[in-house]
Amino acid sequence: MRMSSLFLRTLRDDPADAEVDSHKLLVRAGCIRRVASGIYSWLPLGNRVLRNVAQIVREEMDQAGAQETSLPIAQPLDLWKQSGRDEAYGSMMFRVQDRKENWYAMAPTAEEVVTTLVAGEYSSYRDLPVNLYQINWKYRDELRPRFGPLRAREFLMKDAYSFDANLEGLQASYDAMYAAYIKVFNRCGLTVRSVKAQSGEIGGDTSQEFMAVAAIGEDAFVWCEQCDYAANTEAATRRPTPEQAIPDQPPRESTHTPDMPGIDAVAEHLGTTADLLMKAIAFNVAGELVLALVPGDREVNEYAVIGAFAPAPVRLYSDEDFAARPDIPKGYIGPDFAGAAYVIADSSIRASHGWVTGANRGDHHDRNVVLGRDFTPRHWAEIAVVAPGDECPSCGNPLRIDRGIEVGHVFQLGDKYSVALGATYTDEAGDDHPMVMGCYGIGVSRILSAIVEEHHDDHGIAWPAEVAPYQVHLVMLPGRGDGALAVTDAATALYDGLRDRGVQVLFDDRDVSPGIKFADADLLGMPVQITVGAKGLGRGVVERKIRATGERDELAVDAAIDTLARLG
RNA sequence: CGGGAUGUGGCGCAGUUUGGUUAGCGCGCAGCGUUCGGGACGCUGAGGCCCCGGGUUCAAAUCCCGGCAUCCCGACCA
Repeated sequence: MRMSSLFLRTLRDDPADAEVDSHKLLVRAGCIRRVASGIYSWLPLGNRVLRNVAQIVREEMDQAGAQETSLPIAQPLDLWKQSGRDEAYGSMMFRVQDRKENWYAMAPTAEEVVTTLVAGEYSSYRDLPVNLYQINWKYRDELRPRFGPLRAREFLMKDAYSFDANLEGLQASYDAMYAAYIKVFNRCGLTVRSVKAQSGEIGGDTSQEFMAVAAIGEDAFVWCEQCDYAANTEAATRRPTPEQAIPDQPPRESTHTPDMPGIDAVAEHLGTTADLLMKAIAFNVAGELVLALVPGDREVNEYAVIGAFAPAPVRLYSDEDFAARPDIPKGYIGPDFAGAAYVIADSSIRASHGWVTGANRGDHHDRNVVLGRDFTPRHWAEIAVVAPGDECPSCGNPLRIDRGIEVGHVFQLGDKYSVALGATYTDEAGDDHPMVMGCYGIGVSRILSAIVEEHHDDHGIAWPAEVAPYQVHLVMLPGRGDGALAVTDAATALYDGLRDRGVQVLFDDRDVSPGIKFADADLLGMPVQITVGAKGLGRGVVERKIRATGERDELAVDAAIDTLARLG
């Protein structure tokens, strides 16, 4: 492509509405332009990257045995009512009406459509397994779109859906997708950790997220440097604190702590620290009051509590719940509160010999509240949110917490949709069963943001070769001297020659100053920059710069095409 | 939805507090000339519903009321 005719305007200044580097650079490099909040036009350069990433995804999906389809974006809302997700998605879904005033959802995802499709075509165990995918635009009316394509309301996503006869089949489909995902992210040049996500209804290791490591990532995850343990913060756990013998302690003692329901205020008032205080958090479990005990410097992991009581419904005590139970001294509940139906404690409650806790009456806390003597939890579990330095549950080494961009998610769905939408098959014995499903997503447009976050510097983007819009950025510097014509000829010959050899070349043939050309080449970020100028040409060479590393060397003009084509 | 901020040529901004010539600067764009290996320079020029609607006033980018849009923090969500 000749830059003189490329639809491109690079920007010198950061756009006012961009906060993070990837968003700023994608706009400055002319890859995207905002049309509305969270909705973007993809310009030629950005679109080429999008296409390259999509192609990588397509190749790996095909390789893994999935079959590409294209499912509608406009989906009858009735389908969503059948699955019950109309309400679940709520205002997250864009809804449109046709001329007959029928409602349609603009696909936030496609479980309903694909399940209905498979249900209509397949009905025998002989048909299974099957795995269908598409790469298509998705619509989610996010409360807060952010960071350009990172959290957009319109975004390109690969979604795959597997249908199996049983759980063993599902596991095989899932494993194949998982392996394909690793390849996809490697080819995109991303540093990705697969982290265990909150378990679904099936239980077990049924959901993994793929996090591209990035400081600006919206999700925190826990991981171990020594082994391969990794989990998102909701699913993360840690090695339990062991039981220990507690020597005799001074008697329990009550102190006046008026208007101090908060941990920090109490700690300061009593001249102690938050980790020596105990929180007793009230949960409503199937209508009963349940106390969850954690040290004052830790948060309760609500998902862990839910997991501990599954399948009973669990929620944090609400204002209404407290209003219905005036006997509960909100903010001053102790671990031995008589009104609690059940007490569950995090194992870190074993760490201190004597706790400061609520006194079970307003405006008072007790000191020297001792495990075994003053209170005895019915149940122990790891219900506290993991903190950096906690021990890894599999190897015991310190855990770390980092942030990441969720670029993929694989999930074992089970029969939720196949039951709701009638996707059943007949087995050898003639009995009907719901198909067992998995779903697998990759955020294709989001990957672009993740790639730029990982591959950029102060001057611009440095695209990994496999996703770059062009492989070679050919900078022509004819100057005005006697050699100008020779430079133009040599550069054009190089451009034509490389294209003949199948190399994708961006040819800067513009009549602008050298400074602009170099700055744009660094901003746009093609992996290899070739400069053809009178200076080098006089010695029979062109110059090569590797964008990512800044390495420079020279290539003989005669050999340049061969050398570059081989790398391509 | 709660809190904060912003809205002025294509882009980045000043001007608004204290209403008052013809609304200004940088980049970009067009023309001419000089320059030509790391965002060159001079001259000339085009381009503005000052977010929208209403109000106050002799007079509104500027003050008041109402809306809309965009961004940030939070809540929410995969």
